[in-house]
Amino acid sequence: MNYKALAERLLPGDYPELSAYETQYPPRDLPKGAEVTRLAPSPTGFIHLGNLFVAIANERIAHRSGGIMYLRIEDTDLKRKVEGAVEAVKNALRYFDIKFDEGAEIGGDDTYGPWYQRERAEIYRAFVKHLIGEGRAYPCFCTEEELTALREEQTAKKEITGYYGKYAKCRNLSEEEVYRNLDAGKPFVIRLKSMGDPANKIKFHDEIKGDITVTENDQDVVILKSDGIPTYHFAHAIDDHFMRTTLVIRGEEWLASLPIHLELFDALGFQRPRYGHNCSLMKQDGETRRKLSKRKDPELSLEFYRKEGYFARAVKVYMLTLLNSNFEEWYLKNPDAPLEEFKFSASKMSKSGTLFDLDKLNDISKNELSKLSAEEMSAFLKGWAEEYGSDAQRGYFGDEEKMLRVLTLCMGIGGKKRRKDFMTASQAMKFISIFFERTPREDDYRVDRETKNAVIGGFLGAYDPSDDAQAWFAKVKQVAEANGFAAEMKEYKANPENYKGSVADVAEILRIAATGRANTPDLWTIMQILGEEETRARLKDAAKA
RNA sequence: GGCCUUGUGGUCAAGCGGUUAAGACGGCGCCCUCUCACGGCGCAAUCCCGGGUUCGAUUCCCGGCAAGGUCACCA
Repeated sequence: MNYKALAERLLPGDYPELSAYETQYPPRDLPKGAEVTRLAPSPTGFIHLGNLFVAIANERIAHRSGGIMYLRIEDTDLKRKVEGAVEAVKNALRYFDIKFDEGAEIGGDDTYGPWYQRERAEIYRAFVKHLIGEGRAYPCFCTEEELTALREEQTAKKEITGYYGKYAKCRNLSEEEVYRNLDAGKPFVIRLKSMGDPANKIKFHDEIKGDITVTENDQDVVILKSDGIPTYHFAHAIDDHFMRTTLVIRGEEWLASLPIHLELFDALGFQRPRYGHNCSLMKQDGETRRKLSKRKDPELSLEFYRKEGYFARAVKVYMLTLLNSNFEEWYLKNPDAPLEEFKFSASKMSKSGTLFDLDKLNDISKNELSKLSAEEMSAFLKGWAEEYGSDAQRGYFGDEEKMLRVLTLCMGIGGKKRRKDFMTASQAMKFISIFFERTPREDDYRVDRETKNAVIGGFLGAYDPSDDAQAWFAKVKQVAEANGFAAEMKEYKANPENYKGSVADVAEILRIAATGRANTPDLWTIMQILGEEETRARLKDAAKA
């Protein structure tokens, strides 16, 4: 078989010398130890929490080491392409503060582009042609039907499925047969002629999983599809070589195809990058757990978190605690240090699948939000309301001074301890709604109507908005006493049978009357913010009902 | 089914031949307190199973079992 002639027939025309590509994409001039990592999504337009998970790891590793992280778009499968997807990816990552140095529409150094695989067709073909010329790749004319039939046959015989060994029919086609097929205009793909043997085990060092054993590849995988575009495997080898990637952090679903990649790098004569296979984010699904799936778990799209109004930094902190087991401890000790100072490392990444824990995220969210100033919180809430809130909620921001007073109270700013009532923007907006709207009563009075009205009436009679907190509470105590409630908690606890209840119960009545809720931050401050007119109006309404 | 990976409380996990087996989230209880939130204190709960090796295994070895991933002209 004349391989050179075959290569020319299959991919006619002049291609640059392969060495020209080495010159065009020279090794990067980076300090020792600097890692070049990448995020290489396919443009499906759907950004998943899993994408963010792996993106943060790549970003941290690159930048911790003084290296580069770039964005490459894997658009070799046009069936999956969605308009505006790249923009969506970039927006989502920007929201979570993931910064790229170069890549698709990033605007950095363009030496190693193009960053869209479809625009790199020539390089791929040049190398495919080279492989064919060397007899390491060959055309395959099998149809989809034939391949399906083959798979069924193998399954029935309980043999390993795929195109390999004796089943690799087109691998052994004679020269005449090949040209006859070509002359007949049959469509073809190019397959790698694998030299591997699954009986051989390869020791491999994974940056995350440690030393692992993989089985040598013997599948004659497709490297160039019939449309002349490479498959992922081939594009990965070419791109990560010429973009000079040093470390590939990717999901562990890729581990199974690692042998293919190893053989490809060898066949191409490329030094391979190091790999780290990251565990997947799992979800409890009934009795078992499974990998988060974009199809089945729409609530785990990044959009879900933005709609709920999760604070971006909280999500990032949570991802970091899952990613590096020692992060949480470090963060506890350095609550105010920039996240960039944490010494992130691939080897600290978890080996096993992680169950996504919303409780934990919520806890982190409360903590992160409690660190904000009233101004920062206001800006965060406003940003959320503008995109996802109701007209009424947007209206809350009309009186900025009032908003800041509300937030100062609800966050406990100025007090000894910060409150942690806020978890997400949507929940916080509901929490503060009582200051801006007469919301429906959420909790019921626990006393009869007569007692309730007597308490409210008593308070209204004594109420003076110029009272300070102490004077105000003294009056609440008076109202309590006048209505048969204990003014002092200690007295009440000592002899509960002597009273209808305690001052706590009286405060609760007033609280529900003023806000509709049994539990709120400090009532005196709430009344101050509401103002005398509104406070009186609400209490009078409550007494009528 | 083949191959690969993983297996410490409900969850995330530290551990790396001898420990009362850290810590965080969640749960429960108590304290603080006009409610809530915060904070403080405390409680319950874990080494997948079976064989070895060893004076001694959560830790090392072997074998099971279980879970997850993957077996495309998708990435």
